[in-house]
Amino acid sequence: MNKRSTLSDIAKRLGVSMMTVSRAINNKPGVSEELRRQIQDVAAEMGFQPSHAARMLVTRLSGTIGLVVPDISNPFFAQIARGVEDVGYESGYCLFLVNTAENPDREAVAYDSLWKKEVEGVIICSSRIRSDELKKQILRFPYAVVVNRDLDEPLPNAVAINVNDTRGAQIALRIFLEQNRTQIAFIAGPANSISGQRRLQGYRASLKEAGLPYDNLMVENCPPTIEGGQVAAATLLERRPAINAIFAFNDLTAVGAILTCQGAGKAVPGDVAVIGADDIYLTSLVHPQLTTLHVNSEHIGRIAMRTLLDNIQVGASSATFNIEPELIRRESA
Amino acid sequence: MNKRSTLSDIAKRLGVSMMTVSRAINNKPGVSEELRRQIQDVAAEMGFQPSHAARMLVTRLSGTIGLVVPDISNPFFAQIARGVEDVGYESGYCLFLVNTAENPDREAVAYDSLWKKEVEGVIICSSRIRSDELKKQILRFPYAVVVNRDLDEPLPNAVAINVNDTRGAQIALRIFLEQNRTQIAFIAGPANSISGQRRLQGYRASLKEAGLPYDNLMVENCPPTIEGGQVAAATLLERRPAINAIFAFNDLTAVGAILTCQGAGKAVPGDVAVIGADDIYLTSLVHPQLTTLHVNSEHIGRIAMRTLLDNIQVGASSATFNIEPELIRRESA
DNA sequence: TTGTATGCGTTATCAA
DNA sequence: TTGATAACGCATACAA
Repeated sequence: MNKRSTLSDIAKRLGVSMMTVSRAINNKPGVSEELRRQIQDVAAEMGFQPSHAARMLVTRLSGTIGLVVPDISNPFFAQIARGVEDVGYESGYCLFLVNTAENPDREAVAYDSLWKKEVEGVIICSSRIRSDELKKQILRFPYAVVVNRDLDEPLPNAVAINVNDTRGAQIALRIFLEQNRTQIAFIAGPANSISGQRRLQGYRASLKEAGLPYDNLMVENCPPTIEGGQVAAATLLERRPAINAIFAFNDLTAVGAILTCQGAGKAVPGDVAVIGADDIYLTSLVHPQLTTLHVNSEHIGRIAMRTLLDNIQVGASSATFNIEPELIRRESA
Repeated sequence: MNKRSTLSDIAKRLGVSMMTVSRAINNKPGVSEELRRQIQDVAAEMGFQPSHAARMLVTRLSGTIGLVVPDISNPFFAQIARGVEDVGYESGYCLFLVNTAENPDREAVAYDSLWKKEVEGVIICSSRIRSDELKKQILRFPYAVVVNRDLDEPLPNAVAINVNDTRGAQIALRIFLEQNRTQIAFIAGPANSISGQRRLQGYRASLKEAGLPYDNLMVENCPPTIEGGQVAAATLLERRPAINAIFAFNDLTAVGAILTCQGAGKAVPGDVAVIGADDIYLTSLVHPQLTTLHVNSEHIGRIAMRTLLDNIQVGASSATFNIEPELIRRESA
């Protein structure tokens, strides 16, 4: 491992003061052009890189931000991460990635770590902690962007990016109702997911509007994975064998539901129609191809990071972004 | 944003010295149990978190590591990231995530950023830079774990984790040859991918062993994405319409190849058999289900992080891990 | 067991 | 245009 050279190494070698070197390196005024060039040459030759720690200690700027996601192996969040990282790269920001594994305690620990690292901002996706707790956490940081989570009250340092999940659910249910499917189940994802709760609202609203009863046993929570969807669908079908439509929390659970239906000898969409959400890339590859609510997650990541950087660089704005999901009609409904 | 309290804040409040507080906080000997408890209570009450910058400046330990991947939105790397993060979390390490977007220049910039941040180690996946350049970069860091990349020479601070891609290619080709398919194309992925080059070796070796000629025009490079696979397969089929088997760089390109074949009216596996690599979760969901070479990427991530931490904590060992891919026979070949 | 002095590498402030 | 000095918050080394 290389030894790091310091400002004072360069200063000694050139017989000037540390401050002059510092000014030259940072392209600040107060150094003659000739000396500046000379200093920069020597710095480059010595492979000088300013000590992040020392600079951070005095400026309080870390050049880092934190990205908190439930599960980076879920393509929806991986694509968000991709968008965030791309924009961060352009601005020279580094990215701390934290997985919460859907675990509220672990999420709380994550905020501690990020705070200790003095990140300049955080992007929080699908937080699974209580509202009051989340608020407290957000206020610890200079700025925050909150994706897919309602804030009880506007916070001065937080921007929200929300997918209109309520509307999404209604769009999905309209499709089912047009097909005269009235036994509509809902795989609701994790109980503490706000997206799930919003979709439940839309689901209930659509049922009510159509004059259909709301049946508790037609709704089932589960982890947001293929396996979760399989189990949830099995439970639902056992409780209500007449189910002829399933709206799923996300595409992974939708795929799980399809697998369960097919395993139970039910044709999709013949016997049971299925609609997912997110439109991750696998949706067009499964059989039958998944009808789903499209959301461009990489785009969400880019918006989130750009907004965060804007706030960091020019100060707080509390814009709110609403992303409207778009129904992609494929084969499963 | 909260003001941060410091050791000296706590010290003043309790009328003790900073050092006593420091010792109490870090659970170091030299403080009476009673005082320690008292200090820790006050620290907790004040929400004290030690300044990362200050601590780093004196200890030279950042508590962070860097993960460099070509593309986090590729499930193979996302799952590696998941494994790395999980193990890092258990040990209190934070993770810098860097995407290189398959771009060698961007990769070089990434190493600069990570070095500046004084990461204690790096995990480098599928590096796309030249061997001599890679060596230079690795030696800048305290420790490195290199996934899927050959090192020309063993480096004192680097551990390699390699999937036996050469063998993988040979396993795949054996399947094709058993089916008397002799017009075997190879979608080779990015030209600078070592995995791709190793698979090419295996591909050539198997052809030679079977007494078949090697045909340059049956091999095509492409980006490691579904779209890349589609384009490459189209090119191959145009040049050599008699192709009846395709071995693909990874599952994404394999899916792309299947789509192209089907689009061209060729049945899979009837007319063209396809084998992929990695066994990402989508493989069992596509139609036909993909025959592929299974590798547990999350496991690779866990091994990589654990090895890195071992090296950081107890010092260098230069173990080398070889991961043998396992053929998962599904429908596409 | 507790405390004091010193330095990590940088930038801010003020002086020359 | 340059330089000297202090500070950032902590831990190491040594003293009491």
